[in-house]
Amino acid sequence: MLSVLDALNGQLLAAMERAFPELTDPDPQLVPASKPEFGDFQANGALPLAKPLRQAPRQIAAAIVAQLGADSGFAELCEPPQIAGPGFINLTLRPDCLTAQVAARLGDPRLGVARAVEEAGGGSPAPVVVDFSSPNIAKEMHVGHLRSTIIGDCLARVLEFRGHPVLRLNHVGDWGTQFGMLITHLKQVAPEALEHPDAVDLGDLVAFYRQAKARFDEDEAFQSASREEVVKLQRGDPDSLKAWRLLCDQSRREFQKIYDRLDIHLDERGESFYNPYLQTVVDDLRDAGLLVVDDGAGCVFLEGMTGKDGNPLPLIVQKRDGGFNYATTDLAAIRYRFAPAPQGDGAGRVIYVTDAGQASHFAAVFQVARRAGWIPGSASVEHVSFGLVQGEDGKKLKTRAGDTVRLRDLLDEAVERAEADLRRRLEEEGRQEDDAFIAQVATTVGLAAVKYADLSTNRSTNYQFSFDRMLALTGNTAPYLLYAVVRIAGIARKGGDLAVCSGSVALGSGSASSASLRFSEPQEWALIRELLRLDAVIVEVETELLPNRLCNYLFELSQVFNRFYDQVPVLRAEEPARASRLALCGLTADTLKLGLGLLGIPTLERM
RNA sequence: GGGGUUGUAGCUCAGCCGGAUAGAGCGGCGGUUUCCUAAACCGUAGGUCGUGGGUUCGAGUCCCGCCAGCCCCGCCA
Repeated sequence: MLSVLDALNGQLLAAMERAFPELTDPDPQLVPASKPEFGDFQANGALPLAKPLRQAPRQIAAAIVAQLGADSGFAELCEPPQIAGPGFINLTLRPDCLTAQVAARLGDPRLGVARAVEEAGGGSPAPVVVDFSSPNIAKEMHVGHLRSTIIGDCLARVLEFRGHPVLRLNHVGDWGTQFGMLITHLKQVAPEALEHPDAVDLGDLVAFYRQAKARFDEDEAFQSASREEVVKLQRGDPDSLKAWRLLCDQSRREFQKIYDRLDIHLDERGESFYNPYLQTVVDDLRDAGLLVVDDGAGCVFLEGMTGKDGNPLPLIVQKRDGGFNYATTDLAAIRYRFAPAPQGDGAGRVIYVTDAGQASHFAAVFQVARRAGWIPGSASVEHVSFGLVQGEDGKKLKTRAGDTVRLRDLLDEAVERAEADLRRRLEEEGRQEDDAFIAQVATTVGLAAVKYADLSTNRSTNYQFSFDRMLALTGNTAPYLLYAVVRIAGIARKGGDLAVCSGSVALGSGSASSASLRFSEPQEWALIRELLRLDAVIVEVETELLPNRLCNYLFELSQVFNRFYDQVPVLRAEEPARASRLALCGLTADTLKLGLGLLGIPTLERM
């Protein structure tokens, strides 16, 4: 309904200018109404004018409303405005306006959501880079990667739906000191792992990594051997490279299993990709006069970030031993992503989905990149940070043994619990279903629950992980939303003709069906108003990068639909109410499917 | 010590550019089923928005101080 909002905003602005020509920059402050009884929208713009105009705010509101009355375009959209409280102008859309909006969405596969490119007026849009997931080679994916993977995928889906070319980049940890450690250790204890594929599995690799790390922390000789090994690798020594490739392949296969389960697509472009650019990054920083050698290390001192003694903090880009670190890699990456093709991605927006603990690191990297001139003025770079996944004790999530939780185990448990729940319910209801059905429902519900639980809280705060809560059939959970879709599918089955209420049907050019739609019940209007919010919500997620706004919307839509379902008969209604209500059901199902799809959650016909 | 972040109902969380009487779910209590899946719906109780100031027509929201939790702070990512 953004187009209606735009139109109203323009009309209000014009009315304010006519009522008070002396105002230089009036703002209607048109926003969605804070409560349903206030109508659809409220304009708060009269209130702040009280002082400059030296008039009572209600009087100002009345003058604006009087001017609106002279606008025939406004009268087509809205009922006569109401002035309320200290001077709010409340607007309620006319029923025929709402009906026309519904009709326009019935034949539209995008459900009224415009493409950002069309809004911008064409031209080939710059890609958006979404950097997410980013597990480390030779380590298991654990619960810490869950949020980045799920949030990043959702944001990528929303941006893609809005028509942006999106680069989903998996910045895997496939480079750096840890490989020096691991290769040095394996050469001594398991050289076959560096020669033959499949000589060790990921579990072994993880154990070897732990041993290597322990030796690195204690044994100085091992430490320097590891450092030498890193240098060899970074120089491109063939034996080192071969060993490294084997290790990466081994890990990559395991990661892919997780991504396949979650239906998440990523282009791998690990840290190693930027190896050829590291030296030039440092050289260019030196040429730009930003590099300072301090205590043997190449540093850029940061503006506005000070340490213990009040001195500026450094960002170290070259270690004393001449090696590069993750800051160097991140700088090379940011430069490459913004650099015009073919030497770079030519991105207009780069989004990093990592935990909040890295906030100061990214602030530093962004600052240095900006000062080096690597971020175009028209482009934006954002750190989409998120909080910790905590256990129900409020501490960082761990297994009973105190280890970090492996992602595959976590997903397995969610599916197992969903299956146990389903079997219990089938038994209670005396329903007979085959194993294929049970497996499909349990998998969908279990994985949806994990994703939805993560996406539905505001990402900036820590969130408490609880299988019981996320799998609950009531409340703001995936099963509740999935059930709403199932209820509609049930109506379609009983009604026999899914086509009647499906948006995919040839209803002609939407406007043709507008005349046949008849709505009368308050629950119908409530559902319509909710359905029409979709485009605004998606644009908000695109801008704010907050998936929980979309979750919240889908939950509210489901609630409104369940009220409608409970109180308004559909199949038993007389025409034309029956067809109109079927159309609302179809639009609700399409909206839920689209929204859940953007969250990376598939829907079910029965559950 | 410096920086960041969080603090809202018993529990888990929303709260958009500062807008009307601070919202939801769970849990509690009380109801609703000849009817499209009751995995639902309706009603009800529950709040000093950590705390003290400030800014203004108006503050959960912005600014300052304090308290508490978590995270980061030179060669790991």
